Order: sequence, then structure tokens, then C-alpha cells
Amino acid sequence: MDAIAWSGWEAINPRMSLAPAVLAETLAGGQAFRWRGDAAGVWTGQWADCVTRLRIAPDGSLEWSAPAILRDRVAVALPHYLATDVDWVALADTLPWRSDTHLAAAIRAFPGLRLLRQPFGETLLGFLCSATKQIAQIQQICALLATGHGRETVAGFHALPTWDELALVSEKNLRQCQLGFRARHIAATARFLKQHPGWLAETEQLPYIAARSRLMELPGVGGKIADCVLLFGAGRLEAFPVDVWISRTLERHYGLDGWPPAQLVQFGQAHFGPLAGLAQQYLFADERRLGRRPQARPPTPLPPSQACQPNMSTNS
DNA sequence: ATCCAGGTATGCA
DNA sequence: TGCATACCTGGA
Repeated sequence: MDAIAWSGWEAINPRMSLAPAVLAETLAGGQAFRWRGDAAGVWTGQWADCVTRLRIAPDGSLEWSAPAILRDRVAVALPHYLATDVDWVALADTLPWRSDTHLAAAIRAFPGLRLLRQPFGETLLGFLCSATKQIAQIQQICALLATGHGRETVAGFHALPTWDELALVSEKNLRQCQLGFRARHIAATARFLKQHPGWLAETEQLPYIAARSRLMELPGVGGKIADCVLLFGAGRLEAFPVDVWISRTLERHYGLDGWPPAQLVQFGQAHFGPLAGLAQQYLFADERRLGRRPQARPPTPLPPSQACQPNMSTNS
């Protein structure tokens, strides 16, 4: 297969510089599932009918390149996707880090972390695939959905299938994409959206609370997935997705042991304010950074006979 | 082998 | 309202 021709590298405008770890966290930390990094530090990703490469130049600035035939399209779409019009450092500075040392540490660890503005429907699809899956597996599922059921944008690159296209795929065929029980949710959602033209576009325009409730009418969409779709696919920065990582963080650093997810959402939005979703992204990144080492995970629970023993000496 | 993974819907007290 | 349990299946 012939390698496609790529446009020359161009600087992102306005110029932005980013540490490699922050770029990695932004593209492959779980907001999006269609970016791959290579050993040279070049990231290749896709959204809608766009294909793009990103890299950090020697001077630290972010550069992009696209298949030559898509160059003009990507030049228009990329600033919106990366939300380059937003000063993310300034936004993070408005978070209550001055009175929250843990948040402060998380922001310090990922300076310039940003939220992507992904296509709404595509974000819904990605997170319908995400239930109790690791990020690497979600990426794999999305890749299979694209190559199996999406249109080829340029040679060797397939877009994710649209919801119209998904409505033509049987649940059985969806299961071939390693979806497991999630295939049923996607098939049912595709049927629903086919019967309700405009439903998705209308939902995207609704205020946060109403949009969240509407999304939760879809099969397989609960509060967590609805918040992910709104945060990563609609720019609703007040959305506060509570997953196991955030639960762990709020438990460990905020003393909220045993709180149900809905209450943690309330806490997050009250404590972190109108940009709670941005705070969530920092806390999520930091929790993953610290929790990735296997030995750092909580020990398996002791059997009751031992678990009941008092443990007064924590540092012996 | 056995267990777990960026959840959700359902069935019971 | 609150709390278990099933739902699929590829990897560690």
C-alpha cells in the first residue's frame, strides 16, 4: 500500500507550547480514543472526516500536518477541535486551587491540559463503548468500528461510522468489534436516533441539565457517560463525570468515602464551580499518573477475621 | 485459571 | 432510596 502524501508541518496558531506528557494526556488520556503516538513523538488522530498528525517541535511549540488532500479542511477544523481560542492556563487559574492543595498539585503536574471539542455524535459512540473497559481496549473497539463500518477518508484511514451508518449494522456484527454487551446499547441507540431525526442536534443545543437528562434516555447512557459526552463533545465545562478514578480521588483526598456517584457529582460541581469538568480532568490525570503503578493500588480486602482486628500502628 | 476493566439497568428489601 | 447482580470478553 502506498504511503499517502502529508502536508508540511505548520505551527498551531496562536502558538502554543506543551510538554509531551500533557499532550499525551490530552489526546490519549481518555477524552478521545482515536489518537496513536509513535516512538518519535508524532501523534496521528482522526475525528469526523479529518486526519491529522501533531508533534512538538524542538522549540517546544505544537505543530500539525495532514494528508495533503485534506490540508485545507483540517486547517479550518483543527483550531475548533483543539479549542485553540481558549486560554486553558487562564481557565485553570480560576479553579479553586488556592484553597485546595490537591487540585493545585494536579494542575501543576499537567500545565496546559485542555478539553477537546469533539463531534457530539462521535463522542457519544466512543463513550457507549467505554463501560468497564480500559482505554486501550476502547481505542481498539473504535478502530474496529471504523475499519469495519466507517467510510475511508484517505487511503488507510477510516472515519468512525455515523449513527445513520450504524443503524444499518446488526447487533451481531457490532459484537464482532469486541463490544460485548455494549453492542446492544449501540444498536438500540442507533435505532432510536434513526426514528428521531434531529434528536442529537437538538440535545446538543439544550442547557446542561436538560441535555444531560435527555442523553440519559438513551439505552446504555447513565450519568457518567452523559457527562463525558457533554464535557468532551459539547464543551460543557460544568459537566463532572464521576468514574472509578474520580471516586477514588474524592475518597482519598476529600474524605468522601462511600458517597454514591450522584452525590459526588453534586459535590464536584459545588466545590469546583462552573468549570468543574476542567478540574475533573486534572484530578483524573493526576490519579491515573499516581495509580498506574500496580503496587500503588489498594490491597485486597482482608478476610473478616483479620479485617476486624484494630490496626493502630500505621507506620510500624 | 480467575479476576478485573473510565457503567448501566434491573430486581429486590 | 439504597444495595447487590447480570451483562460480554480481551488481557494481566
